[in-house]
Amino acid sequence: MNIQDIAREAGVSTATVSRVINNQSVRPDSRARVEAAIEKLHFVPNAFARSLMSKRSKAIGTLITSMTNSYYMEITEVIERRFRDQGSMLFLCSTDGSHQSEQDYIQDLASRQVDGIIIIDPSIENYSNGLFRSTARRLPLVLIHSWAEFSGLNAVTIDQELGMTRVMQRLWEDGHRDIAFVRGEVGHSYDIKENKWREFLAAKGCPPLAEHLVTITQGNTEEAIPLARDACLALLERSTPKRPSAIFACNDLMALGAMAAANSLGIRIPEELSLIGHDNTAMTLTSNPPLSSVDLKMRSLGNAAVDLLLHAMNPEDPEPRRILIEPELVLRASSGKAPSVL
Amino acid sequence: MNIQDIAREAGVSTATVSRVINNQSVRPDSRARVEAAIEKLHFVPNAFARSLMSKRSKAIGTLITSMTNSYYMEITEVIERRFRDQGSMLFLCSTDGSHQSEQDYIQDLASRQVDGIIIIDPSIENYSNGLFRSTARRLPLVLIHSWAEFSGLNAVTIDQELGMTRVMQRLWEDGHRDIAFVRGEVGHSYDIKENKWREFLAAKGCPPLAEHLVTITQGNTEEAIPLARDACLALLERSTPKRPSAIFACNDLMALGAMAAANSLGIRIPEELSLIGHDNTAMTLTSNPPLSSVDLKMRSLGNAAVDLLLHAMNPEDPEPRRILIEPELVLRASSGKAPSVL
DNA sequence: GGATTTTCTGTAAGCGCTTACAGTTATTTT
DNA sequence: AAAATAACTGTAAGCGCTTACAGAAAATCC
Repeated sequence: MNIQDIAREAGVSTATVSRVINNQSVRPDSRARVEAAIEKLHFVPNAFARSLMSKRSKAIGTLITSMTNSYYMEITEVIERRFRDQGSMLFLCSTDGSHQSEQDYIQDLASRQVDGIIIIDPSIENYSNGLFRSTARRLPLVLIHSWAEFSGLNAVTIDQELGMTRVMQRLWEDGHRDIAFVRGEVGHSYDIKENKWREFLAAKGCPPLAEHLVTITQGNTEEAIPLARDACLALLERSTPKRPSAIFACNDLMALGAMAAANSLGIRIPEELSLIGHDNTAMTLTSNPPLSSVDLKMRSLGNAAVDLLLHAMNPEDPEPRRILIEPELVLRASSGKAPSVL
Repeated sequence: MNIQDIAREAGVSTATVSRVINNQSVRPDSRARVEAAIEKLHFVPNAFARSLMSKRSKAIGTLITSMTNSYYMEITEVIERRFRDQGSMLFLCSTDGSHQSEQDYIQDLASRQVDGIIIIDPSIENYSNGLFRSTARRLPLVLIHSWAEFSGLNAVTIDQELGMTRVMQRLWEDGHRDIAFVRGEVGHSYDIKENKWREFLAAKGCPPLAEHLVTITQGNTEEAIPLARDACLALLERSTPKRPSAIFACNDLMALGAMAAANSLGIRIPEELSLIGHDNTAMTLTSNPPLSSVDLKMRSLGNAAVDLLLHAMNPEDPEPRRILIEPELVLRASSGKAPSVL
């Protein structure tokens, strides 16, 4: 069924039907007849044919590395809601952090003529090899990321270094010297944090012990909790060469894993061990004790990304912009002074 | 840029270019010239024009009520992955549980000619008013739901009554008589569970106290944790008429909220209070103590839904099928015998 | 009432691709 | 080498819609 069937049924031309569909000026009685025909035949206009002409698909794409990380989904939800209000729909693509599938998705989205793409946690490979830049030349693109060096693209940058610095400063001031670091295996944001961790301690003259670096295979999904728990059990059990007085984990999931490990070993938090997580998810409120964590301001981040994309969708070829988001350390009962200081 | 530009560049006709794109038989040297031209001009075929002819969009739609419920996203992730392997993309639509926006999304997806729709937790309104049925007549539709009465549509049904019965049986056998029930405000699956809770206790001759029904405004998002905590603080603090010896919460988020409340009041779990959640998320493993919970088998659920949709996408007009998923009660340290029995 | 302006409407040419069909070229066959 | 067969290629007609253009109808003006 198509516009012609409606035209025949209503006794008008296809052009008139099209005008009714697009709310253009049409004589009231023809409009009524057309609407009746549409109603009667349950006609739904074919979006492809429309987009073929209009060049606008009213669809945007969002790439994320995992759908089960609620922290990414918070951003995604903001994006979806804002675009729905504009009548646009969201293609959601989960890359698992593979830059190959990131590339495939971008290509596919381009062929589907999306009006824009937002990439959450993009791969550094595709930044270096110029894929993002060449994509941005053909369609509006916004990156949500946390790289230091960066140029020429629309981006919402989370200043993760700053967040990490705030964590380390706090721990240091509280007398902690042996600070363990828990991370997932792959991910640039893990690298950033790990570097800052090393740098900070090295600058203070106590470079971290190799044993205090804990890497688990899957940091992004809920699987991270048990994985981190087991890894931290190992870390805390062998107190050689020295048990850390604080653990920082790159997200709350892993931090909760660490907390579970400490709990099951009877290590008191925060008296014997301080714990700080990252992302400030709702779990931080309900763990026992509540977890200190770095808040990345996901909502404002999503909104900033949408603003940027809408801006980039303006025809007059706007300059790429960069918005910086400053994380904040939220202190709760899981962290405090080091035992040596008490 | 289009297929004609490529044809001109390669010195062939548009038909030949099309054949190259679609991997049909073409003389090797023409194929090479076309591929070179595509490469050189960075040509990406327009998916709209293709779909206009082929009638297949290689896109499917998934409606969910919230993106920040990791339990829905687990299903969604399975769906996305399976369809990606088929070269299809996912439109993800968040309805907030409003049947109006559910309706709007379905209409929009239909106009975008999606190859199929999966609805997670569909609204009962649109079931009753026949929207789902009339939609299913036009395109493949699968519902993931938990309704008892049901007919004529492809569906993966979670037998929530069964899960709830298992919870109640267990608690009853352990000597619990005063069992509180924590739910979110709107949602059919909440209603099902609440009914079963009432029925079960009434059948045993101890109908539940009105005070033991706790309803919080937002049960699906992470906000549920603090909300449930505050509500349960109120519940547990006033021990009039009688403090419950067990709390069941409709999902793990709310159960964790309840646990936080008990912890902060110094009520020991499970000695003084048994706690059972729902969904068996990874959080159950790391709460202190680990949380008993009902496992809904999300992965198998997602896979079943995809199987059904693929089945429905077969042209030979297949009969609608229904797959029943049986939840399982996973017991952990948060629940045990009632104090009166000890 | 006729001329002028305004508002509608229909015709037909695309949008970028696929594909039936017929025509061309290459490969076998005898 | 000519005939028969197979493999490829080009032409052109759509897919379902939008829209420029011109013609028709209605409204306004003098």
